[in-house]
Parts: sequence; structure tokens; C-alpha cells
Amino acid sequence: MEHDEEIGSGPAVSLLTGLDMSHIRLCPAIGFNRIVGGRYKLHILCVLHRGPLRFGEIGRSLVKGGLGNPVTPRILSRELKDMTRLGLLSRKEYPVVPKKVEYTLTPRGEALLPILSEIIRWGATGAHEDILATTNASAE
Amino acid sequence: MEHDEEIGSGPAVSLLTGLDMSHIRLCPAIGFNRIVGGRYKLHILCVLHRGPLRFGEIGRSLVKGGLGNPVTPRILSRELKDMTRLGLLSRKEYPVVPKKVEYTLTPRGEALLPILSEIIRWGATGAHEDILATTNASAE
DNA sequence: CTGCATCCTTTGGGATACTG
DNA sequence: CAGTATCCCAAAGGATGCAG
Repeated sequence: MEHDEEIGSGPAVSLLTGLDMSHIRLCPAIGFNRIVGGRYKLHILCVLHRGPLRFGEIGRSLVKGGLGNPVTPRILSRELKDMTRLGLLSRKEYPVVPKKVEYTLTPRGEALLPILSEIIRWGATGAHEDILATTNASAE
Repeated sequence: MEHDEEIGSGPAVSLLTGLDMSHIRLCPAIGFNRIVGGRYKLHILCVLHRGPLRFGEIGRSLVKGGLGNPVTPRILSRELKDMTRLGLLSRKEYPVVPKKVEYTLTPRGEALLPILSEIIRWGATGAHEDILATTNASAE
């Protein structure tokens, strides 16, 4: 390969989109991983896409979404806190007796939804289940 | 919330795409994470999208893509091996003196490219850099 | 109900050195 | 060049129990 100026830190245009990336320093794929790289973050965005959910409801959604074992509150709490801190979610606490907290996507979080759409479109063909059925990969 | 049959394991249609997901058991977002959840896997798909690359070249691409520190061969080897085992990549070894191995996207790997496109489209706005600039998050 | 505190296990990632 | 072998460390994830 002679020139690969579009691969790395100072790509010009190209890649898959034809967009100008000259002002971007960090590869979006790496950034994406850092931001939603947690085990549940992507799925949290997924279940939150059509409205606010409560702490416990998010947890139960994860179980139903394919995890066998329930998410422990500590983990869920941390994921939610991370995402809130990064501005992906907003947290609203209602001052009622059985405590009630709702999490909602912020515009920053909603900006990720097109990616989610594409993931679901990909998954609708069964691609992920096919891949994970390859030999094992189902471990854990 | 009264009924949330579209969230979890047996979603009917909806979500973001309007596609029928009734036959899908595992949430695509979770599957996606399991498949390309490694730190470099997504980026590897990214740099491979327009043609085969050699082992060392992939490593260097990762550095240029935003990682500060080079990827150690052990990690890169494992990532590549994982992805090859899952059928995302194919590995071609040339019987020449300075050993030469090329990795190429398979159709299974290419099926992920629309997702990559969407990630790059998202990143082209600087979204990931904005988010990661929030307070810290740049740790490591 | 929504978390936090503590402790522990597993995994992922990294450094270094070495081989075909 | 393309890995493998060892050893190690940090982080992610989990179990349990408790508190506002």
C-alpha cells in the first residue's frame, strides 16, 4: 500500500461516507467504543429510544433483551451514571415516597439512534445470532 | 408502563426501524457488543473496509487512528483470531520469505459496514470528541 | 425503589522476550 | 514479518448486604 492518508488520524474524505473528516482527530469507531463500550450501554440506549424509563425497568429490560442473568444494581447504576455524566442521558428524580427516578435520552444520546437503527437493521436478518452460533462464542 | 412487548426478547415490530423482529431472540445491540466489543475490533473493520491489510499495517493503522500507544502483537493477534473465527475476516497467508499475511473482510464482516458508516457519519460532526471532552473520560 | 459499600472473580489489555 | 509464551496489572463485572 502506497498511501493511506485516509485511514488514520488525519483522514481527508472517503471512508464509507464521503464526508470530510479532516477536522476529526480521533477515529469515530474508537470514540464510539469508549463512549458506549460498556456491556449494557448500547442496550440502554436501545430501550430508552421511545421514552423515559425507571431504574428498575431498565434493569428488567436488559434481562428480557437477551441477558440470562439480571444486571446487578451496582453495575446498572454505574452505567447510568457514566452515560449521564457524558450527557447521553438525563436523570429526573421525583420526590415521592417509593423513590422514583426516570432516565431519558438527551439530544446527545439521541444522536446515536441512527447507529442503533442500523444495528437493529443488521440484527433483523439474524446476522448476530448466526455469528454467535459459530462454534461457541456464546460463553458467558 | 403497561405493555412493553417490543423491548425485550420477543419484540414484534417497531423499535427504530419498523422491521419485524419477532423471530429474533437476542437484542441486536447486545449481540453487536459481544461480536465487536473488543477494544480494536470495530476499528479493524473500519480500516479493512476498502481492502486487505497485513498484520503490521493493521497495527499501525490503529496507532494513527487515535490510540496513543501501539497495540501489542498479542492483543492484535487475538482480536484478529477472534474475528476470523467468527467469520468476519479471512486470513490469507503467502508462502514467501518475509512472512506475509493478509486479512480481508468476509461478507459477514461487510454486513457490518453500514453500521460503521453510520458511526462515521455520527463522528463527522465531532460528536464523539465533544462527548469525550466532557470533564474527563479521556482516561486511558 | 434506587441506589451505595464492600469484597471478590473474571476478563481484557499491556510489557517483554522469543520463535518459525 | 507474524505471531507465541509468560507474567502482570487494571478494569469490568458480579454477589451480597445495607441505607435513604
